[in-house]
Amino acid sequence: MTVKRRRTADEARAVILETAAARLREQGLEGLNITGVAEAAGMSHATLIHHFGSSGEMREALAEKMTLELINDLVQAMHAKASPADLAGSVFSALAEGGHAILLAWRAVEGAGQPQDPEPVRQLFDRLLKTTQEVLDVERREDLQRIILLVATAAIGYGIAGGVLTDMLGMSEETVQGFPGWVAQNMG
Amino acid sequence: MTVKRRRTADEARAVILETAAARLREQGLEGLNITGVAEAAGMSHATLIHHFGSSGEMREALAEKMTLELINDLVQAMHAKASPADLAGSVFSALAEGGHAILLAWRAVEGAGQPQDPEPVRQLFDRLLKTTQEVLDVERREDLQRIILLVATAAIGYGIAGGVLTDMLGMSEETVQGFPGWVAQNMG
DNA sequence: GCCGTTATCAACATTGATGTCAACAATAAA
DNA sequence: TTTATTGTTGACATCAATGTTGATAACGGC
Repeated sequence: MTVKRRRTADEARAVILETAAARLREQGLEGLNITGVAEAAGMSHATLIHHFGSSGEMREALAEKMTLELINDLVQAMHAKASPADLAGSVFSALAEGGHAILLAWRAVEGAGQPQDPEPVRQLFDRLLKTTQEVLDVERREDLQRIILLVATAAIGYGIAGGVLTDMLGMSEETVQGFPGWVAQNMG
Repeated sequence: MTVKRRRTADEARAVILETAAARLREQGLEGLNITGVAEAAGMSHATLIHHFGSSGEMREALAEKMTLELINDLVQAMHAKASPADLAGSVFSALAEGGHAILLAWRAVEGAGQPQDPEPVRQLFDRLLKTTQEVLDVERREDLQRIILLVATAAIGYGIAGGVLTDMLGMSEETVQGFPGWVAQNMG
């Protein structure tokens, strides 16, 4: 043993959650066991439990962190207001390419999704509706909702199964690359 | 103990897989443990292992069964060739509402997805491309691919996160109901 | 009826993951 | 320096899930 490092509690929690997120991306849900996460983060699993209380609470914290990052990316994307296509395209890309799909897939395969505070998400959607309306100038509220729903669902589906689908469809690299733009264009 | 029933091996496997599928839908991945599945199917977990060899092989068999059902539903949907909207709408509904999304979400949160024979899926997509071309009469192949990709990704995303999204967007029951049709219409 | 196959299960063995605890030691405050 | 706090850990305890085994008995074929 060399010298024993001592982090602050916040540092430790941050390191753990970043490690866990990386393992979720690379190894899937099985990578989230506390022994593996702790080892990868360079500590014992007892330390991990000390910081989060339990394995379940660590997962909750991870889900919350990932949700906030998703929201953050979406808010950023909404600043691209130059044109309807820009807005739709950047929203699509933020959702599909930010590695956020795994979070939603994770929730989908979980039995009873924890309640988890829906307020920030609700605010995000209010803002999304407002911004979209300003840019698109759609008269009927229903159409607005449907447009957003289409872009969002397509982005999520693309993030989850995009690789398989484009492969099966035999799409060229270019055609795939142009997809977000094409979606956006068809919404304008 | 009453009388001990004895099923054929095929019957037993079928019962087990149906039970497992139901539990996956209702309880998520945690519902797939062999003890729980076996109990719900009315047998001991030893019997389940006897029929599949191991827990992992049971999951593989389940994934294969669900994949085949998904393909089946899609092939059925492709018979709705009356109009472009019909085709797109029924494909969308088959993917989104058949409870198939959980299969894709499951694969997405799994570390290394098993290889699993891609041939039937590939054939399906060939046929999908062909059928769509007949109905839509699109000149550029790229557009065809993109249309299918959009419908498919939107359906998958809808199946996974549709509930949350429509809720957050404050969409009315009617607006939600009309979504598949609206998607289809916008593709024609 | 007899017999061979095999679906079935209770009991046991094993493994891996989660959680507990007492002790140690790094850091900051006094 | 002394002291209080707490991040850290190895060793242990616990538990749930998986897998094994030997025996039982249901069913089909003779």
